[in-house]
Amino acid sequence: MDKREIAHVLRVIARMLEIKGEEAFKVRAYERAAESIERTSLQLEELAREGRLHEIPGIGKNLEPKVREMVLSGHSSFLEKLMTEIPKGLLEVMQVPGIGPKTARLLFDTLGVKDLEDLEKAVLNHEIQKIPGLGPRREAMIAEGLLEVKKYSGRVTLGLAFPFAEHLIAAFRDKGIEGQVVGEVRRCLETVSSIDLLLAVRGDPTRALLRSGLQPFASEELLCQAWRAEDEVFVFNTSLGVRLRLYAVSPEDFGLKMFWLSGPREHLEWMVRLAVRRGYDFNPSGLFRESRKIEIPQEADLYGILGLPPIPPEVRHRLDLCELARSGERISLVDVDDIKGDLHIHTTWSDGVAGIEEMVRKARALGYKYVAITDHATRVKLINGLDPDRVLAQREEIRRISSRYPEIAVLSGVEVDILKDGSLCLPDEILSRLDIVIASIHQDIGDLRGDLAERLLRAIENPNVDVIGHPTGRLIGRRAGKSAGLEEVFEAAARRGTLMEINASPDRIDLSEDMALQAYRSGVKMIISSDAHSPEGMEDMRFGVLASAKRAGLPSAAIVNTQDLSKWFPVKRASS
DNA sequence: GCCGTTTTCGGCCCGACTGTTTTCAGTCG
Repeated sequence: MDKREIAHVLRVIARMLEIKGEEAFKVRAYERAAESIERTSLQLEELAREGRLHEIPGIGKNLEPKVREMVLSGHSSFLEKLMTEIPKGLLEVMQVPGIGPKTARLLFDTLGVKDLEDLEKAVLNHEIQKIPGLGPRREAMIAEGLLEVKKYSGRVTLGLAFPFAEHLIAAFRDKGIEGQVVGEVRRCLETVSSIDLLLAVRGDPTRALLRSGLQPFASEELLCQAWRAEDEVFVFNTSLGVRLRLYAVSPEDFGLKMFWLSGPREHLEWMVRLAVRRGYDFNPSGLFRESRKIEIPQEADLYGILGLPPIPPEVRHRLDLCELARSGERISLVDVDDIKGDLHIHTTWSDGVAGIEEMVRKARALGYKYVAITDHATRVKLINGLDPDRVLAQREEIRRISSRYPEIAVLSGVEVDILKDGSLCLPDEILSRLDIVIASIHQDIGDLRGDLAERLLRAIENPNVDVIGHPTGRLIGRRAGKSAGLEEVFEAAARRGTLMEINASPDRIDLSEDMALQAYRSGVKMIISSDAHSPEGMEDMRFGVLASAKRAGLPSAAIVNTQDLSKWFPVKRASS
């Protein structure tokens, strides 16, 4: 297991311990260990072999052997033991808003609810409101939340799947096997139901995998179990909870297979129709001209033969764009390399884990020309939000640090909460002295009676507000977010020049692809930002670019932080 | 379960809100 998988497993264990009723600090310890492992730059395998894993903060004498087992053997017997006590499906049940560990346990003990399916039955039979301590309101809340959670059941976010796939491809390359990510991950869907990889292999794929020596592909027995002859693919269960599918093909047909495995279906059918019109016979076994098969080692070759530029996988579902490409029009799409700065990050001044300087260094390492420090100003006590005094103190600190990094502009900003009545939780006098103000809703999102659009409109009317952060407030697989009334919000934002954020945090992707397209069509300018709470978190930027903006077909001109700072930034208050 | 010590125990990130109660547990951010 690599770092991210181990972190994921530790978090799963934390949830299970919570359901078991273990004390909160113990649960917290597992979560901290997960964060710590994700963040460390140390080599886990080396540490594990030398018995030095305790050098990672948060790994003590109890966690050390558990983590060592994961690093060296690729599984966790502790997790396996927990799963015999706590059904894994309860973790999905706990995703439903209003169901925490206690209620999940209660539902399990009283109604035998083990998974979402059981929960749905209980809701339909109105059994939940009969449980002492719960009632009709709770049942209604669960019924509503269940719909959203069910939609994403069996899927994981791109934030988990993408690095997992990349890591495996790199590992195969190290062993001399070339491969590519295909399927949903390649198209950068915000959540995926499987991780699909294609390997270029001569001869017997089983032999090639065995020769690679990679875990868990080096066991003949496991490979035999994993082989699905009808689809010619190895299928493995991953620690992430979705299937890993390994396809293998000879190098001559690599491009062909890559195309067919990347999808989506509507694009494949569109290409077949085009090929037929151009006098070819095209099906998954090959592209044929007068019964002669044409070799397609690279996927781009296929597009070239059919007279097309290569169509990026992220927009293959957009047949309107495919048609434009066919007519010879150049399609310009925003991409990860276009991003010149991150305008939404957190530090230890609020709930981030790294200081200002560490975050600035990371921004510089990413090649950014500017970065904005935007810690929370909030009434949520758990988050150490900035009050007016600390806002100003931080601004001084940022100036001091900034002077040491002349190659990158460091902006002083804030992410200020939009309160229930649409007012902001910092006075205008303070906001007006900052370089950038992001206004976001964090509280009372679940409140059906609160009108989210009203609150956003009021925030947009405030001249100090530059950006609306994660506008719909959705959390993927948990909370749908509010899109009612957003047309009006977009119109107001376009009129006033207020920017809308595409929040790239993989649990949010907010604005989503559809919403970003709608915003673009309303004439709204957007920023894409990581909302990072750690240096590593800044790498999430790509998920916002790929899963939302690029899939929406947006050009880089629609995204303000693809431009130089001087081009758009009003420098309205820098001197105050 | 980790950590640091005024060093082997006690602290670790808190408080509002809600639906259920009739005084509070559970969830959320």
